[in-house]
Amino acid sequence: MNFETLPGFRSFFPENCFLRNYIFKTWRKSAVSYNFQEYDAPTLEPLELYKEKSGEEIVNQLFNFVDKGDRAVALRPEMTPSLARLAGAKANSLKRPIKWFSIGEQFRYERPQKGRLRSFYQFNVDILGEPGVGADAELIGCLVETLKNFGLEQDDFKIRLSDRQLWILFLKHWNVSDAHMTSVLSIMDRMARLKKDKLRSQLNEYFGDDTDSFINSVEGLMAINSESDMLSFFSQLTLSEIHKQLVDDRLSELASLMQLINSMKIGQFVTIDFSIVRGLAYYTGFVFEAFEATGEGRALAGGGRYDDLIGRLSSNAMEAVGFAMGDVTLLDLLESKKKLPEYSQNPDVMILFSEDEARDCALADAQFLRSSGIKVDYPLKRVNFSKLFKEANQRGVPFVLIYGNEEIEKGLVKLKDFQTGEEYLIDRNERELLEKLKSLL
RNA sequence: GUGGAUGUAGCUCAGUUGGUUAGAGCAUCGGUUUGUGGUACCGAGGGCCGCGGGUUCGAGUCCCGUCUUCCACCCCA
Repeated sequence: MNFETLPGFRSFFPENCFLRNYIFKTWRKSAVSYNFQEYDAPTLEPLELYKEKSGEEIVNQLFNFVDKGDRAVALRPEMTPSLARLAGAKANSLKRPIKWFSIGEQFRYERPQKGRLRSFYQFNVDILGEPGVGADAELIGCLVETLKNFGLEQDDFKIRLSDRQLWILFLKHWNVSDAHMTSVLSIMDRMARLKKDKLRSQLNEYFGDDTDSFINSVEGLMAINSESDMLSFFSQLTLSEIHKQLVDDRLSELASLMQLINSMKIGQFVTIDFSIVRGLAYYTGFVFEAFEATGEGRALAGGGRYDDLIGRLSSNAMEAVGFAMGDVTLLDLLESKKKLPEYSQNPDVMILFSEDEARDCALADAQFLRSSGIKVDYPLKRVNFSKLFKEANQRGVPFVLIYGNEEIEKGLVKLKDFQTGEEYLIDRNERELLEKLKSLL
């Protein structure tokens, strides 16, 4: 029999595991530097948890089955519902704001494609229980910091910032009813990807003869990239007094958010861009996505404010804002930008010894060096010296320790630096050996 | 779920109008007389030619199906 990895799943050979660990380490470091606390939740959850949030259709895209106790269960496709349950359960006793993050494997039953697999890892960062824009700014800051920690710079990525509430007010100006709001927003989210005639026919249902002028107006909105243009755009709209007030409130919220972002010195990474809508119905405020700077490829990360969701999934309502970043798109980007660290399976020191007494000395010293945190390796079977020299050289091992009969008789050990070719004779004494090595490594 | 392309050694690929035992480079392992360097030379292992059927005296090669991977839709929490 010949078994293959299931479609959309990955096997992690050591070099892949190394990269995965690098990504996890960098994610964790970034979140911890903002004092987010790490949590985790079960990989397998009740199917209902996801139906509740996303409706019946979601089941098509889940790994779900009935377990031996007749429970309908699903491998988690995302973290947010679990987070809502965890936080909701303890909401009254947790100190606000709640700053949590997690790193975990997620599963989606979809056709695999580049940048999109059936199993992937996701970094989720959320702030719960804080309604103010300070939380939104903190998350955008953490997102920028995370990408920077991967060695990405201003030329490499951009955060596009938009606002669902302004979008809704803009659509109200076009007399979109509350009942149609979600559907129209979802078309707006896909607008850049849709062909013009398809877009027009989809919008025609809602705008009729006004479709073309609506599209025109939307294109104007999506082209805006500064606060001042935003102000003049919305001042031209005809809105009721109440809606006008709401627009003003929202614009000043946006101004406060941008001010915080500038104070954090990350303004150069963030642009206002209303082509970001986010397909999900549950977003209630500012939304943002991180993209490769030229806009190519899938979003690296996405997030926003979802103040109503936790109340729907638990008995305690709580404001929330968060973002998620997947490992697949990130790996593709880091690889194309040559920002991935190099994998090496070399030890710091390779030990070479002859038989008997020399071997006893060598193994004893090896154990000591290992317990001191030095990566030590030696051949498990007898090999001749010239072979090992050759191998150490080919692999790029930086140091070789030689325990030959010549050295042992004199109570010495020879250390060879492969970079310089220099050799040192050292007294066979654990501490001296360690110090010499540490000074060279 | 729909449409298109793809598949030969661990990797990158050859393989003639269908014709003996399917090849190369890289990688791996061993050796070039047992204590010193990336080169060089010699050698070895490694293939259900994605899988299953069909046509044929004969299929890696032609036909059908299926799966994988990739691309475009769909979707994107």
